[in-house]
Amino acid sequence: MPDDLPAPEDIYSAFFLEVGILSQLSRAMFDLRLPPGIAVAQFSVLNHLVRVRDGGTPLQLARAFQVPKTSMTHSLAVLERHGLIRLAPNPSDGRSKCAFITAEGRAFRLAALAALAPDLQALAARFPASRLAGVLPTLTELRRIMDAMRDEPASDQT
Amino acid sequence: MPDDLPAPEDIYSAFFLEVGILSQLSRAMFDLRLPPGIAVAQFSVLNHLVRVRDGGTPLQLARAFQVPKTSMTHSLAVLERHGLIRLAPNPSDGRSKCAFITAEGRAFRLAALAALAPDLQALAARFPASRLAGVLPTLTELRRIMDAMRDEPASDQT
DNA sequence: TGCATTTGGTGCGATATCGTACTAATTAGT
DNA sequence: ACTAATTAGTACGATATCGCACCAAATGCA
Repeated sequence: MPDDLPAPEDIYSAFFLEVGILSQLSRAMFDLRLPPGIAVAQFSVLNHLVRVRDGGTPLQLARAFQVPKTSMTHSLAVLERHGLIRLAPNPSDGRSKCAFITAEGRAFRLAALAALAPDLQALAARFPASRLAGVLPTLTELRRIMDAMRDEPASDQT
Repeated sequence: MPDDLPAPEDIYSAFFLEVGILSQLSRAMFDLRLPPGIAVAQFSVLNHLVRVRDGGTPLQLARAFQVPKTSMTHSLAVLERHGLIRLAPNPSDGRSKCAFITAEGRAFRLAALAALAPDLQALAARFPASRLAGVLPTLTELRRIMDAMRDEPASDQT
């Protein structure tokens, strides 16, 4: 008899494919509303500074978004160049810095959120957010597990 | 009384944040196993040619992955340079081309899948694929809706 | 204290992504 | 058939991503 149970690998492949495309689509949607010169990555950092924590170090931010620290250096440089954040020396570690959002940064974030809202509302009208709320815990849990696996010593046992 | 029901925008924001990070993490995981010179985007195209359809045009592929056609041009050029696909003129349209996977491409894909399998299995051991299977239809449906919204005439009504 | 190791951040180079503008081929309208 | 509008693909330039190598500061260790 044919096995019609998909292998775990196939489910994961399909899942990551959907996640990749959704990431692509949301990025494209956001990009369209953000002023040129500011990418989604940069906006996300700004958002993080307001919603999660202001004054964090570049490395903390890189870990929060799971990007290499060089990528975060670049994003922070762009934000600072636009006056949306301020980089101060870290009083407790001479090598490090702290990123603070500026008043301009806060205003920029609010304007960007306002520009984004109609898209999100249009989306919510077609696909209720409550259905997303149902899958969010699953995504978060998987993300945490993958986070943890990154730090493990690359176990190569099958 | 305080409203402790999160606004739809907040749910969508949180959802897209998780999707973005998961995309990042899966990309990083895949990249680590793919030989240098081949990125996830390129492997995905190869996979599509085997699993969905061989001989498609660059534009069809770009639409399948929701990336701009210039990005697909680049990916196809990389694959062709490595001999993993062959680009033939489209017999039914002189402007167009058809992308066919080569024997080398098929072998490459199998080898890459084999290299990836241990990671996916390690993941499945910590987070059963069946739980992902539960959220997959939701993701797919949202993706289809966002696909459709892209083609609409940018309705600006709130 | 003195030296080795680790850690935070950045410069640099290679590649990826993507918007604009362009060419060539097809299709539509007459 | 002829011309206008559309469409497939690409060249090019700007920016983003990220690995590697490096420096400086901090930490560990004797």
